[in-house]
Amino acid sequence: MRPAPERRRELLDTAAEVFAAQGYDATTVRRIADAAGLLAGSLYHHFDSKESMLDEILSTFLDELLAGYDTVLAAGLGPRETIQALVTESFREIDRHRAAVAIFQKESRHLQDQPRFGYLADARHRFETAWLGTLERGVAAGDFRADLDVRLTYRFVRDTVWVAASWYRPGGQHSPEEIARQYLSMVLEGIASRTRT
Amino acid sequence: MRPAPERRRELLDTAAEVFAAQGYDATTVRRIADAAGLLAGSLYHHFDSKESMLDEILSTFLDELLAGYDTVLAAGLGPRETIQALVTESFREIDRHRAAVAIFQKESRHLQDQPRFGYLADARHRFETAWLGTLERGVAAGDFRADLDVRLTYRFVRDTVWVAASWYRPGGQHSPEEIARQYLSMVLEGIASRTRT
Amino acid sequence: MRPAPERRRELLDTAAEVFAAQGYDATTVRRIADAAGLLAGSLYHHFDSKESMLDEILSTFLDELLAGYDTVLAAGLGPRETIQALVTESFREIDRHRAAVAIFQKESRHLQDQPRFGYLADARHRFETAWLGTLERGVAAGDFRADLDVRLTYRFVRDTVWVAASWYRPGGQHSPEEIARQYLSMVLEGIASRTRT
Amino acid sequence: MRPAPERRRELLDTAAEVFAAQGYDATTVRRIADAAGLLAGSLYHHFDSKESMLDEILSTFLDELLAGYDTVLAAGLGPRETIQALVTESFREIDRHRAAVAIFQKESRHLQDQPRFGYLADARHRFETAWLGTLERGVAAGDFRADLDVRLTYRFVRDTVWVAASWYRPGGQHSPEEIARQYLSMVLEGIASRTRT
DNA sequence: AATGAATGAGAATTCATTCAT
DNA sequence: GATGAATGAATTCTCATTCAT
Repeated sequence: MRPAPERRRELLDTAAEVFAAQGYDATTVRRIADAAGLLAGSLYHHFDSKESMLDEILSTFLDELLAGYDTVLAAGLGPRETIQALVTESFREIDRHRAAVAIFQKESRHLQDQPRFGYLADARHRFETAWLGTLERGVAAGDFRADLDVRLTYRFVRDTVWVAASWYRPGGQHSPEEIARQYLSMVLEGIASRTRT
Repeated sequence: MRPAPERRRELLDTAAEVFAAQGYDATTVRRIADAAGLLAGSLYHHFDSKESMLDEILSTFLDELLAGYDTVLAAGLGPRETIQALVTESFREIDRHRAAVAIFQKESRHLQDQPRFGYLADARHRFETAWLGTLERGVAAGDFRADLDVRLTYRFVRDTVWVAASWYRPGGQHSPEEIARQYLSMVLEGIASRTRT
Repeated sequence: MRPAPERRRELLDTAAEVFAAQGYDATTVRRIADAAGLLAGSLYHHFDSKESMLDEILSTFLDELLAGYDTVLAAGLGPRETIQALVTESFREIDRHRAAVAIFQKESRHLQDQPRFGYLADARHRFETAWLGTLERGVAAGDFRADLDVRLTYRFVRDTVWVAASWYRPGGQHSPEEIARQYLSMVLEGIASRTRT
Repeated sequence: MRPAPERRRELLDTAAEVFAAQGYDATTVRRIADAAGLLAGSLYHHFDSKESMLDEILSTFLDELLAGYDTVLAAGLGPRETIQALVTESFREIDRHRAAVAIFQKESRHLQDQPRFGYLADARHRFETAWLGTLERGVAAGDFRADLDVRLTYRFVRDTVWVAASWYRPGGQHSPEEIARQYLSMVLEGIASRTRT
């Protein structure tokens, strides 16, 4: 079950799109097969099960994302620059794995209870370490406001980034970097005009 | 099928919790019935179908929410105060209809294609009008920064508010008003410390 | 379970109409209750079960019909007059028990295998004795053509009479006696014009 | 859902037999599947629904029957010969589609209200046109008795033909042509012996 | 007598999956 | 690699029936 890896990738991309659009449970194997141009039974030449497709989609994406976060964290930047880099990296991942991010966002909560998808909870912990740690470091260093509820801020930031996968369209008018810049400007400086303060 | 409205409400609340936790499609009628303490078939004494439960959950919530928004918009406040009121109202709704909000967040995208759930798309439009309009008014009035991409900002603000339903627990340590205040402080003033700027 | 016999009769008439229109299996108890203006559960104050309603409808009708046939047969008429009397009596029964006849026609074939409805098969035998015997007597007496396949003729006559229940409307433009006359004229003399022969 | 048309036909024949014997509503999909030697769910590989099986059984039969009638009517025969040909054609159809005819007879009345089965009412109209028209033509031409109630006669003739499907067994002792001959002799000339008249 | 909530058995249907070809 | 027929378990839903009020 390891032949022609491009075909696998193609099929997984198709499956990811359908999962993202309809939801994993609402997606039938037949629907994926239709979208991919073969019959439902034929998908089983490539994958063990519908669940293993989901598994491969999510784990491939998370591996890449966490590697990206590790690189950022290893760079030894200051808190503000780290946040900027994490946000930018996140929007880049959304750009490359939009469907996978959308699936992760929608399904990971209830999937992570199954042993097979235990790595989703692990990934969430690593996110938390990365973001929350940086925010705390920034407050300590005076980069971020001392009166922040760091945990609450972390949740707001984390969610807004991921939920963007539900409306982001690769190849649209905004590049991931531009979106990251806009978002960072809002989160870091606020939307209120300074002249008023 | 109109008597004992408290029983209906009870059952709908149970159903909403399960839908929010598992996802609509992944939820079996039997699971709802188990949680409510009756047999699956007995639910059909109260509701036509699983779908009509979902429908009633979502439409009840949206009716109330949109009424709340209308009240805010009719108050004739300035842009900044309107945003504050919308955010606060939203967190209050999350406090009262957490499950419904979570379901709306997760399922409305693919539901709104079905004629029965067309009102979900309508509601989204009315949200957009409310938020986007206020942001534009605020930029014009100099309340908000002129260099914002208003459309992008609208999405970020909207998503961050609603996505809070996925972690918020009514009766937890933060009241809705407190969360709204934190959130507004982040969005309006930014998280960066002013001394640095 | 014997109170107010008029109410019983009313309810049975309603049930018979619905059974005749929709078919016994396709008729729900709720449908009968709706038509009778009470709730499904309330029917069980009057009847043990849906099946016992059917039973009472059919057996009441058959008792009356067979009594009528017995009277005709006991009158000692000649074969031709007996056939005329049986046909007239049959159309009179259709006039009075249209729904029951229609149900009998549609459902008796598969009901008669159940012990409870064994009397349906008995009734069929008594019909056969009455009609077939009279036809045979008539052939022997020279009243009916000698070249008839009596068994085939019996079937044709029997079915045409009963199936009339599916289009007959009591109170319509033809009285049962008139229909009987027309039918007998066709069966006895034929539709071909005599001048041509 | 178009391959192996023989399998489809086989399954439809089985279904038709069961529908005819038990009635459509009283027939479970499982019963058909048992009779056909597969599992209930597997029928859905071939057909959308129980209803679509019924639909296909009835429409196939009616298409063939109406084509047969059209051929007869197009032949330009006299009224008496047309009636003879229609009756003979009908008994041939009963011979070939006994189950379908029995189902049509039992179920069409209440099915024709559903849009999907609207063609049943159409077919009934075309029957009426064919039979009633010929009878009227025959009365006008002096072939049939002038004192007939043509409409009533039409009903008797029509019903007697179709109801034969409830007792006819293909391959029994009477060929369809023989039954037609007996039936025509009864209807055209009557069963009364001429000597008596 | 009637209501309305509930039961429980079974109905049609769906769907992931298997497998001979 | 692909097909298409079949499986079997589960799912939504229906409905006759019961029963406390």
